[in-house]
Amino acid sequence: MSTELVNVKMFGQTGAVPTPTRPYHHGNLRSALIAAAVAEIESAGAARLSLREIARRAGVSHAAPAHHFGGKTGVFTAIAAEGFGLLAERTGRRAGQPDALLATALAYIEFGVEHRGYFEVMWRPDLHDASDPGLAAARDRAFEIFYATVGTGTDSADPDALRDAAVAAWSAVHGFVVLWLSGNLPAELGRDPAAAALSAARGMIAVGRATERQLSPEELPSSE
Amino acid sequence: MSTELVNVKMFGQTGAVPTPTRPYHHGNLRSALIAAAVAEIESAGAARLSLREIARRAGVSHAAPAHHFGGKTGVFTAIAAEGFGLLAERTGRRAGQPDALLATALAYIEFGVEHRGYFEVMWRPDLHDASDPGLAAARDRAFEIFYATVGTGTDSADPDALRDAAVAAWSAVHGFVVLWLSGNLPAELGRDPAAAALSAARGMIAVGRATERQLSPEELPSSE
DNA sequence: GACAGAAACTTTCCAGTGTCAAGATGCAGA
DNA sequence: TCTGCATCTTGACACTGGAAAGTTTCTGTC
Repeated sequence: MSTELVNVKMFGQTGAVPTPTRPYHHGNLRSALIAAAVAEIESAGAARLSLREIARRAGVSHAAPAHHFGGKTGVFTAIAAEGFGLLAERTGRRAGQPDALLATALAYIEFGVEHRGYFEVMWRPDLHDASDPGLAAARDRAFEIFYATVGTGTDSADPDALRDAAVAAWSAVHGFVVLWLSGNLPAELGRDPAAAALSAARGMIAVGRATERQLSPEELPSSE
Repeated sequence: MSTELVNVKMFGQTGAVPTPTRPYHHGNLRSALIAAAVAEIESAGAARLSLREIARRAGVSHAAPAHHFGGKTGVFTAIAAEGFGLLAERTGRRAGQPDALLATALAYIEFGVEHRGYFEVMWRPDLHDASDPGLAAARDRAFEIFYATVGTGTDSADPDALRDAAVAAWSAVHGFVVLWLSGNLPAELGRDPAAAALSAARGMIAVGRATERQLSPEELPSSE
């Protein structure tokens, strides 16, 4: 990461040129480019990411990123796949615990807030290629983990109820992260996302009860 | 909207040129440009929106949008402000009803799904200018309406509990819309967002109960 | 060590983009 | 009719993503 790089101005464009201190082959350019892209997204937003800028940061020519990832979409796809891997690893840790549902929900929120550079890209199919096999595999794995955790957390009888609970829980944590990242949650919640999420969890109890009251009898879950 | 327009190829760029059938002054170019931009976002995503393209759609020169909105950010800001106005109007209708919480939640989801061109921009402060007074006013008004509805729906005792419930409910509906729009919800939920949202509402009851079980006693809401 | 092929990276070019400054046009009020 | 001003166009600039073709280095095989 700290190889000496030299940026040289030539022919009106800034480009990186191999020098005695910096070899022609970067070594691990792929991961360096991803790291640069994630950092760029975190500081300036996904909309302002530029292949040429991350190439500059990595000290290579402007066409190097395209060569490694096939294009801008490829960069986003790689970021999304890596992000789902990180998310799965992080949420999977809490699988066995008795309070697995809550712990997983908090892990999801912490991941989204701490790694917004990944998180923002993961849910934007207009940026990445959702049909990419590697990405699809990582995404499915992350979802399976979440799904299973909700299954043990809510004692849902039939598969439909389990699915509904999973969608509800997922929507709640996902929405919290998106609103938090976009700065739309009330300021009184404070700066600590974990504490704020705990408050929201308390609120979720009231919301569940209100939902139960407002759903008409035939719309209520049949099991009870 | 249906004024005759003529696109002419000149000097290598396509531009619109006033003709006998199309006056120099468009009339309501501002709203025509917003409409074109929203349509473009819905079909190609916010990332691919181009000022020159919406100018082409509206039949004006490529610099006309920048003149009206100050720049690309200005277009997004205008869309976001209009979007919050539409959302407030739509959720505000259900204010008095006994099942206001559920009705408002469904209205929120329907708005997001039907008007994704607005919705996607509203929560992306990297695209628009969040400090714009008009946008801030529209956003605050929409949030107030939602906040008040949750207050009557959940019989929350103290202001903190009300705020927590509001954040929880908002997170849930918002997350549902985002996941729905990004195509990440399980296919078994079907095509109809309203029906799927009702399923998720059923799931929310189970999630509320599970949260109540998993929160430690001192973390539980004190009121009961 | 010499060679060949593949992989990594650069160079050069192109069409397209957002933004800016300057100009042209038409409207609204005096 | 004249004047000021908002509306819109023209032309230029620096920047972008992508494609094609070239150069450099690595890796394996003899």
